[in-house]
Amino acid sequence: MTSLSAQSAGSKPRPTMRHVAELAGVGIKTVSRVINGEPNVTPETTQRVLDAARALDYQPDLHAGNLRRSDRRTRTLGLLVGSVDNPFSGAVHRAVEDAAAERGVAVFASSLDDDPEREREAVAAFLRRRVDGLILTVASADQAYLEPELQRGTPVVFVDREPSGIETDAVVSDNAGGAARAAEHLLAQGHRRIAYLGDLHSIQTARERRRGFLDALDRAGVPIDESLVVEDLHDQGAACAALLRLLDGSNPPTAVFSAQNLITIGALHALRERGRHRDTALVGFDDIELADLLEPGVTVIAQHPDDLGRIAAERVFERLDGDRSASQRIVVGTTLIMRGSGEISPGR
Amino acid sequence: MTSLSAQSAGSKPRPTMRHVAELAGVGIKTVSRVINGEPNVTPETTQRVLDAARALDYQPDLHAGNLRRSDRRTRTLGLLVGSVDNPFSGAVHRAVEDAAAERGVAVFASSLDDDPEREREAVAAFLRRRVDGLILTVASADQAYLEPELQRGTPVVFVDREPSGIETDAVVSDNAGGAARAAEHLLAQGHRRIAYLGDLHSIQTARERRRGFLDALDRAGVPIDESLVVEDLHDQGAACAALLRLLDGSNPPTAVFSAQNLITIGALHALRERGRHRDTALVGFDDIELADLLEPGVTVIAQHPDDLGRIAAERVFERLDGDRSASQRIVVGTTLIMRGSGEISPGR
DNA sequence: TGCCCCGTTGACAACGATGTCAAATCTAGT
DNA sequence: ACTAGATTTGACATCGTTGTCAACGGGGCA
Repeated sequence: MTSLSAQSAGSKPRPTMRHVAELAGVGIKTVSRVINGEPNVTPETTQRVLDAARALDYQPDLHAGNLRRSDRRTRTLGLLVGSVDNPFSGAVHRAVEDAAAERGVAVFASSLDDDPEREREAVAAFLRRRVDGLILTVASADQAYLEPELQRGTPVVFVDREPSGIETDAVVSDNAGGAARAAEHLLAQGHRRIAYLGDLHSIQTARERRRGFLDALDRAGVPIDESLVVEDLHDQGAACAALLRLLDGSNPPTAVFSAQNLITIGALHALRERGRHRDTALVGFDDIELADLLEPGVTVIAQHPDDLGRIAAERVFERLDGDRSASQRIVVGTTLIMRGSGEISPGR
Repeated sequence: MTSLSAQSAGSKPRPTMRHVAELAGVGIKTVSRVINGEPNVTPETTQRVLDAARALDYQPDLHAGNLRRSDRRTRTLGLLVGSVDNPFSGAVHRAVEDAAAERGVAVFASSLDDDPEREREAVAAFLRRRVDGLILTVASADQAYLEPELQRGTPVVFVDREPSGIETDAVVSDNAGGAARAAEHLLAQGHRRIAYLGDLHSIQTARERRRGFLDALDRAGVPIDESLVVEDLHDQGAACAALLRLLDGSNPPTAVFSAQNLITIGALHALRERGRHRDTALVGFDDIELADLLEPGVTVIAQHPDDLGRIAAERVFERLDGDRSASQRIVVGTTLIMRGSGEISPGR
C-alpha cells in the first residue's frame, strides 16, 4: 500500500543522505564518506551505500555541503559577456566553459548589453549564489564596487575590456595596436581618406581602437578629417546609415575601418547598397563568419576570443589555487587577415 | 591596530547576517526580515539594518536561505545547448536568459557537442546544484534516466530535439515540414537531382529533416538516387568534402539541400571551390549570418531559435507556477527565405 | 486602573551536508 | 588470553539562513 501522507502534487520528496543512510542501514556520516570517496569504509559497506543511493536516485546537494565544507567552494563561475548571442562572446564563453568543465566547475553566463545597470545586477546575482570567481566584461565607468569582494579573496578577472577604479587581472586584445595595423594597411594601399566607424565612446575598447587608428594616421602625417570619424554606432542599422551618409557626401572616403563586428556587417550592407563594395576598401575589426565567401572577401583584424576566454579562466583557477602575485594585464595580439576588401587601392 | 588573528591570506571574512545584526544592534531574524522585505519592522530599525548591511557590503547567501526556505527555489535554471558558440544555440540561450532574468533567475549554460556522456554529466552537474528547472537539447538515445527527477516535480523541457523514453514538454522546429518545403521549392525550379547533405543520423532532428526531404521527393514522384543522400556530416570540412565528391562525380546534382548551418557553410565552400555556385541551386536549413550579402544570396529554411528558447523558458516557468496539465509538444514553424541560391534552375 | 490586542522583536530549531571526536570493532603481538 | 594499536563507524555541532513561536511593550477601551 502507498502511504496516505503522500506529497501534495504527487511528487516524491527528494532523497537526502539521511534517506540513503536509513535504506543502507548505516549512519549518515558513512554515506557522506562513500559519496565523497573518503577512505576507511569497508567494501561491503560502500556497496550497500552505493546500492541505496542508486535505488533512490540520490543526488548530493552541492550547496548544503558547501555551507559546512571548509573550502567553501561552490565549483561555480560567473561569466559576464557582451551578449550570449554575439559570436565573439560565444567564443569567449565556450573557452571559459571548456576550462571550467575540466575542473568540474559550472558557469553562469549573463549578457551585459553594454548596460551598467545590467552589469551591477548580474554581478550581484553571481555573488548571491557564491560563485568561486568572476570573469567580467564591463560597461560601467568604475568598478570600485568590486573592491570588497576582491578583499574577501574572490578572484575577479576582466576580459575584453580593462578595469577602472580597481586593481585586478585583465585579459584583453591589443585594440590600439590592431586598429593601428588596420590603418597602416589601408595607408599602405595609398588611401588618405579613411573613414572610422566606431562603437559607443563609453566603451573602453572602442576608445582604444579609435586612439590606435588616429595615432597611426598621425604618425603617417595624414591629416584627420573629423567628418570621417563617426562614433557611437551600436548596431548594424546605425553603422549602415552612417556609412551611407558618408558615401553620399561630397567627398566620400576611399576606405573604411569598421571597429567592431556588427559595424562591419552594417558597413558591408551600405557598400553593397551603393554598389561601392568593389572600389571602396574595407577593413573590419573582429573576424566575421563567411567573410571569406563574400566578393571581395572581407579583410579583418581578427581577435582571438577563444584565447581571451581560456586565459581569463586560467587566471581565475590560478588565483583559486593560491596565486597571490600582483595582478596582471595580459594582452592578446590580433591578426590581420587579408581577403581582398582591404587590398583595394584608391585609384578606382 | 589590526587584529593579529587575521585571515590566512589577508582576506577579510565574508559578512553574514550575524555580523550585520551585531553591527545594527538587532537580532539576526530582524536582519532577515529587512533583507527580504518582510513587514512589521519599524522604519528606524530598517534603516539601521540597511546601513549596517551597506557598511559591510553584505550579500545574502541564496543557497543557505534556500536550504531552510519552504519553496526550495534556487532561482536557477540549467540550459543544455548544442554549443554556446554556435549561433543557433546562442539565440536560444539569449531568449532563455531574457525570460529568466525577468524573474530574477540565473542560467547555467552547458555545451552538449552531441555527446551523450556530456549530456549526462551536464544534467548531473545541474541537479547537484539544485536548479529549479531544466531546458535540454539532448544527444542520448533515451532520457528515461530523467524520470525520477521529473517525479520530484522538477520541470524538464526539451528544446530543439524531442525526448525519447520520457513524457515531458518539448519545443521543436518543424524539421520535417521545413525540409519538405526546401525540397518542394527546389522541385518547383525543375530540379530532379537534388543532393541531401545531413548531420549525424544519431541526431533526432537530422533524421526528421531527412525524412521530410525524402518524403517530398517521393510525393513528387521523383526517384531517389541514394548516392546523392549523404549523412553523418558533422562539420564544415566533412560537408565540403562530401559535396566536392558529388560535384566531381559523373552525374553531379543540379541542386543541394544542406540540412544544418555548418553543413551549409561547408557546401558554400565546395560550390565556390568548383566555381559551381552560380549554376547549382542551394537551400540550407537554418539561417546564417551574411547569407544576404553573398552572390547569389543563400536561400534558407530559417528556424526561429529565439522563439524556441523563449517558449521553452515560459513552459518551465508555467510548470514552476503550478501548471500540472499534460505535457505539450510545441512545434515552431520555419520560414523559407529566398535570396537567390535556391532559385537557380537546372537548365544552366 | 486593568485587560486585551496588536505590532515588533529575538531565541531556537531546522534545512542537508561535513568536520570533529570518541566509541566500537578488529588485528596482531606477546 | 589479553592488550596495544589501527580501522571502521556514528553522534553531534555547525555552516547561513528562514519558519515558528513566544515575549515584550504600548495603545485603546471598558
